[in-house]
Amino acid sequence: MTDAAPQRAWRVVLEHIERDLLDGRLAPGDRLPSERDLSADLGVGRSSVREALRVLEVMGLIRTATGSGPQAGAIVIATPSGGLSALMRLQVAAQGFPLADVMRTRLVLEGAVVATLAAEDGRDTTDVHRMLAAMDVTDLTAEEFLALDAQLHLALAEASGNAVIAAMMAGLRTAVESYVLAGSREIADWPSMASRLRAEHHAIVDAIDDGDADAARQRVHDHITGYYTAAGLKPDTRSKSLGEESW
Amino acid sequence: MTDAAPQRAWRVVLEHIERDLLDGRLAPGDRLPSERDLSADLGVGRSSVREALRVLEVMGLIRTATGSGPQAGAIVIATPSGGLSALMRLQVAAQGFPLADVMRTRLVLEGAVVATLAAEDGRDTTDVHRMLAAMDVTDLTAEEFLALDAQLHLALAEASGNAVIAAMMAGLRTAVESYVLAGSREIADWPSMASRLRAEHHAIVDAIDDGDADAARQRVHDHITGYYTAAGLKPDTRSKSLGEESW
DNA sequence: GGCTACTCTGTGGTCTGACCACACTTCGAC
DNA sequence: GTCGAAGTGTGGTCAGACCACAGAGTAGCC
Repeated sequence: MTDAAPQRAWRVVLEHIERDLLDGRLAPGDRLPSERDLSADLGVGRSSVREALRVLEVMGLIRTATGSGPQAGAIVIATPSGGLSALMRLQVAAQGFPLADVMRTRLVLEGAVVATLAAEDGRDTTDVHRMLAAMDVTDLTAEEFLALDAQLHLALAEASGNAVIAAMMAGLRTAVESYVLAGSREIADWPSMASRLRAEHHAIVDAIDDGDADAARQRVHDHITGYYTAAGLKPDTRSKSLGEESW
Repeated sequence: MTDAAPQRAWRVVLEHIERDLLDGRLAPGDRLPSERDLSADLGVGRSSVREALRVLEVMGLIRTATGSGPQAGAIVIATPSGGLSALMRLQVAAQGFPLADVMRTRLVLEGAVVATLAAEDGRDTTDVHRMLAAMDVTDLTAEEFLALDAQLHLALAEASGNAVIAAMMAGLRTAVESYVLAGSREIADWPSMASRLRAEHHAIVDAIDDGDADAARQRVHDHITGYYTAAGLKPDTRSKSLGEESW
């Protein structure tokens, strides 16, 4: 029943922590025992403990900080977007995820998001409208505009109230970030593209506010495919730049 | 431009490997340099290299093996499902992902999958039909049945040809595996439930084969919500069992 | 008495060196 | 030529040693 775990000392640590989470001994905001204590308690080396904690950190489950006091040490945070983003970006880089599949998945998820928002009343869309207003500023560079665009789409996902979809959307977006940016440089007349995207955003949000789920879904679909087509993004597109940070 | 990365020696390793992947210096099937070589080349300790490799391993990007020869060492594999499963399961355990959101996401993705399959001809659904036949065996335990059920739904996702969605489906499924299993024990008349699920599966696949996307989407939606309702799965449901393996 | 500055303690972050088990490679004995 | 033993390089793990950091405690000064 204990499920033989002969090798992989770090897995012992990982499974121990997972069990603590499932049994409620650990919850968001709690501090994990110190690395040295875990090492002693589980009978493994401290380096093995660190390998497990590193995995949890990258996956967005814990945050580590040096020093002393209540904010130091490893603290459970359960912030999925960062880990999901890292995983997606790496899988795209390693060709485990074709770029085209990432885009298609984005279409599916985003369509569901706006349809949900349109169909259900009472969703808080203040962030969405705030981003929308921020993008109405005219003299934005492509980078600035796309950064706001990412925030807008993420705000939509978060407004839908589904943490899983919101995290996935963030991850998908991060995974293709460098490609989207590279694609923007292929667009000759950026100002007109920006104004077109602006208009489409407003149309999407209007459909949501009107409660027209089908229109919202259709418009977001056209919006995304339209940009990808204009940016010349093909599945085999490559880029050298990195998303950086976020890790 | 090099993006100051003063601290976090393991991030240096991670970013170095990501860059190698993006630039094509590393591709699936390739072997990474040995830990000792990486350590020396990047000027970090071997333990830091190991932390980075551990992350990549859990995320399904590399596979490590001891010994010598072409199969030993760290090899790029880019198998996303394992890492995504681990991440989802941990996030659910840490309450980063409400169970209800996982289920809703599954509805969205699976609906898109069957709709795609129905709309497009030429998809290879032999695996789907094989699983369907395997489940027609009558005297299956709930565990056996649900294991096949998971494979069937995964086969559907894979048949749709979208690696991202397939991996997400696998991850979502793994995340709620223990809860689904626990829910099955709440069902008094399992045999009748099994036969109902069987019939629904056949109906879904029939709709796909008939090219009726709307019917397929509706049926898969009812199928999933039906089971969840019958199993009494609520967002706050808790369980102590683990999915084990699969890491 | 109250405030400042110093020391102390515990934390994660990192590196080094040392083993072990393993799988292949090589080379010698037969 | 064949077979087996020693050699080599790999990941897996542990132990110990520092460092930087942040807070707690304490001594000293005003």
